Amino acid sequence: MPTAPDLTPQTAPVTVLGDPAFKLLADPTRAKILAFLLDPVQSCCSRSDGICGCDLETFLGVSQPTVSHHMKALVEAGLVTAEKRGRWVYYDLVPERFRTLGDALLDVARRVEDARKPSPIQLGGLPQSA
Amino acid sequence: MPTAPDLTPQTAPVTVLGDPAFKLLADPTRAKILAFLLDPVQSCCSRSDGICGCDLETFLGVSQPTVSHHMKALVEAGLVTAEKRGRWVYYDLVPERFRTLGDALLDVARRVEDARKPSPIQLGGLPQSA
DNA sequence: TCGATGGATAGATGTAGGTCAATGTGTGGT
DNA sequence: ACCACACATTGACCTACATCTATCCATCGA
Repeated sequence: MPTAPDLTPQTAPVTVLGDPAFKLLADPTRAKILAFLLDPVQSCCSRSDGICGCDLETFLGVSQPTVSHHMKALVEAGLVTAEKRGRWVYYDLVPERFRTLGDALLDVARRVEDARKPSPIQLGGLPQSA
Repeated sequence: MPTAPDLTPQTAPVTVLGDPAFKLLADPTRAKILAFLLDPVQSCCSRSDGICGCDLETFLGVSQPTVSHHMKALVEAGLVTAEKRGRWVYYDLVPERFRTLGDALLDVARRVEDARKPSPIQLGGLPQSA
């Protein structure tokens, strides 16, 4: 096993690669949660002023601690906000967070494509293969 | 524990939520791999015609089986291509895949924002809360 | 104040996954 | 034919995590 040399100081958007939030997006239960927050099934909504935890329990068909566990993770990752009003905790998506993550992925795509069609006027370094 | 009712038939872009590829983006080692493929450190590149597995081993400082393990996962997820030439396997990013995932996240962001500033002329359903 | 309801926490359990050493497979040079 | 190198596979080990039951905490209504 070799020893790692210096890390590459990547520019900002690539820094988001490795963000723990991505892991949350891969779980099927949490994916359902996010989809539900985005477009709630009315038959699962017990209240008119937002989506609360018990709605998710109904919708997902999982135990209440499981819902609580996932929501805590989503809130800590900044993907969702939680607001306690009375006995209920209301959840909402954080669009800015999704935008940040999405922009980073698009930036990766753009950079790869740009590197593959270098401008006719060679300015910078070697175009991937010398 | 309640029983789950019908699933919400989400439109296409939201379907990507839960994609296993997201999980891969969260791992720090794989994040380094992707960053390296995007912008290789020259001192870690043994060959001039692409990035091979041994370059990654050098760059990451992890064992060869670990590199192989991660690359297999990335290829199976469609994030990276692998092409064997001679003794070496050359890896490349798949920008279309990153674009698809990124677009989906931006779509989530857009939908949330659209739902929060409903047009003055109410056309569709109730704007989140009735 | 008491009970009911929504939610959080703790602990247990099973599975998934990241890493390694050891070994197998294929390719190319001598 | 042989050896060296690049990579894949196997199996072991340990950690992370998704889920559950049981229990505790907080809020509200009677």
